[in-house]
Amino acid sequence: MPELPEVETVVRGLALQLIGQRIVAARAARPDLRWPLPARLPERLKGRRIEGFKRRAKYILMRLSGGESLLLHLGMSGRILLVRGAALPVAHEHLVIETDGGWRFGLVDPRRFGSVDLLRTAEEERHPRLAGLGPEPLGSGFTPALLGALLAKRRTTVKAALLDQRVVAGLGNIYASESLFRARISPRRIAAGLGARRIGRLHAAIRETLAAAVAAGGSSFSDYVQPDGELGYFQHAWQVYGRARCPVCPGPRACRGVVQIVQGGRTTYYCPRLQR
DNA sequence: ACTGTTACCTGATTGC
DNA sequence: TGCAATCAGGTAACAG
Repeated sequence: MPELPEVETVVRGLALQLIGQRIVAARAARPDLRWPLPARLPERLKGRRIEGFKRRAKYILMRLSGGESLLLHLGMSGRILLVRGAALPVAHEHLVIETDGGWRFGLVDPRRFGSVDLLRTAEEERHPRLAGLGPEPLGSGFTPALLGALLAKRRTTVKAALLDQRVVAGLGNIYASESLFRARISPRRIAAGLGARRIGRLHAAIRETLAAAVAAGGSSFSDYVQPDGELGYFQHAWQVYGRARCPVCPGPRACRGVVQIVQGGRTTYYCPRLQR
């Protein structure tokens, strides 16, 4: 269920604990998740030093010595467990990596919509999963002008456009709803029809929404690792997602509350009174 | 080329 | 209580 902020928090926690350590053991519990794992993955991981981490959209990149990177996607149900030393068996733990620093890294993903690949770090931009991704919404290249240009090409609703990773890399179903609420824009508007004022509000709202969630993730537990070893998950106070009452409108007399609609098979939450 | 739908999986929740 | 239907934070393959 991870979107950009959760993946970012995972990456920060991994970087804090694992950089500089060497992989002393690796195990794959099954040959595939969404796609086949790289051939002989455990053997190819063993002995490598972990040099760094990077996030791109909702992907995690673990930079390894030898010029390769492990590419991970958590899908809908993926989690990273990080525990000290030996650990009890965990259901759906498909990949385990142990380091000489005494950490045990586990990729847990019941639905197996996630993925694992190994790529040449120098060629990472050309990887099929990463080429074609849109701008990082928290990066300096993400400007109102760029967002406007990308949305101008889309005849879908703005909500559907925001879920397209070629438009904004890393937004998912929750943060798309949250960003539109913050921008006071109806999710039913056609993307290409947004004017400059709404584009400007949406751009600011996306950045503010994601930045606040990243900050909440980092501050919600020390060292980013929760007591149960889970990385990167945190309770965040959604404004509209999963809620019935609008947190801003004065009350039932003025506002009938948050409405749920289905767009492209995904549930959207919004306040019809505030979002136009 | 663009858009909307379907499929991939398991587990939690809802409704009868 | 039990069981079936529904839904879940993603995305790629497909059909039109």
